[in-house]
Amino acid sequence: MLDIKFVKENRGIVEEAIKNKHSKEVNLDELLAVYEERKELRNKLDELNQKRNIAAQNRAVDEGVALKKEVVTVEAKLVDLDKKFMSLMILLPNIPSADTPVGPDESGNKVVRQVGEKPSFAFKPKEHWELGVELDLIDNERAANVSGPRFTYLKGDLALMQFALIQFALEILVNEDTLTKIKNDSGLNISPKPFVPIIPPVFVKPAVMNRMARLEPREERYHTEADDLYLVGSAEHTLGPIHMDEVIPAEKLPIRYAGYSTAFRREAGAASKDTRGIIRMHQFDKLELESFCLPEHSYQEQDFFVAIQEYIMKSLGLPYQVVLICTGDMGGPDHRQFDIETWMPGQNKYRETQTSDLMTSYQSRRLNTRFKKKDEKPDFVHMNDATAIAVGRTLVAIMENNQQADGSIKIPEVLQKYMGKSVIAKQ
RNA sequence: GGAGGGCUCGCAUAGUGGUCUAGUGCGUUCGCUUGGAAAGCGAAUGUGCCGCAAGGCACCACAGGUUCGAAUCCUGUGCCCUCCGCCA
Repeated sequence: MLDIKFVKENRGIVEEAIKNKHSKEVNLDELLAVYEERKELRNKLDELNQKRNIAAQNRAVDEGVALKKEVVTVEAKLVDLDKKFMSLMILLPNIPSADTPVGPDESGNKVVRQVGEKPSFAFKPKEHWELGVELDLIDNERAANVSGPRFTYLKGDLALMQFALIQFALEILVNEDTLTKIKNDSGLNISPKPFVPIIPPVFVKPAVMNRMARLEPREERYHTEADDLYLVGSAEHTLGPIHMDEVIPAEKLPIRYAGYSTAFRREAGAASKDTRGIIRMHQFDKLELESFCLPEHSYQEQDFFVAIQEYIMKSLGLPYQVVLICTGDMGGPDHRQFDIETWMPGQNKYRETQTSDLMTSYQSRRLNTRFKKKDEKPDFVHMNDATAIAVGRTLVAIMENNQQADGSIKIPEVLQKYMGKSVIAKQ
């Protein structure tokens, strides 16, 4: 959610953000009128309450009764206006950063850099689902019988590799020396404070999802009726609200979490997209980064997140490109968004494997997550969220990039120690 | 799932209808004192909204209700604790 004072003073910027992000039209005149009316009513209510307090002191029964009646009327109006005000406010998207390209859709995204060399093959590279079936690593067919489409059994060395990837990434994220190196290599002037590893809940209350601005589109979420809870679509959904309604002393920032959880997505509206293999599943595991920092550090914090993502991909030997997402393709709560797209030789294209979202205070305002500097008033923290490892898609990238002529898959060197072998070959 | 207890200003507590614009202790900050410190003494010490300010309003887990008046009474919800049952 935006700050209403900002909206009031920067109508043009807000209108442009709505237009460029293809957000739902919001009548700003109406919004501001509702805000002013609400303010007036508040003041009126304050006055009434003051009179009422005095009347009560004086045991003025008749006057009290009369005032109470008036208060009830005003309060009812105020409740209505509050609802209306909030319903309009949450429609407003976050303002894109100055360096965000304006564009209609993904065609407007800007490739910032390409890193790593695409492998060349003396044979026609296979797609990961061919490799997966041939090497008995994924079994979508049986999973479909048991659970339906877009589920899989990850088997054998691929299951082992999932844990190898997570362990590999976690060791980077909790190691201050490694993080210091990453930060210095990127020329960032930022704390190298390690991430706290977390295994977060995968169920979340609807009201909290709403405060994260992640409830919509609702049809994308799994919902349990008996308990009225949603299954998270990302660890972000329960990591982000972890400090809601808290005031964090400024010296404790940044607070960084690395959360590992399963993500659940209905993939509504993605019918017939990526139906083969394990690119787009209803259920997949992910190591997610989430941080809370001072406003003046949030750009660098995001740059740091991207640097970590790149360090991981480089270490795995995967060719990738960093993409700055344009207004038409970015999420509503985002101020700036980068995607890491990794080269997939089987499919002969770059596919999104990671994303990095700078939310500024858009989420923290509704979550009421604040920081306090000594002798200053509390203010809203800035939040960053990013993927460290999306296991499924990273496995796909490794399979397709590291396939060999004999149909086996070379295990990236950094993962070998966790798997006790160097190649995934046919049994 | 069952039975009981609890939730008050950073922490600990007092407060069972108006004297609560919430008291006290601890902590923190400032001042006095001192060669310096400790102790002692004094003062300050939350959040949000409106306002240039003075000031006002709201908040005692949350939401409703009763009352001229609610931290206090009633109802619902959440969370915590103890015991029982079940269980990875």
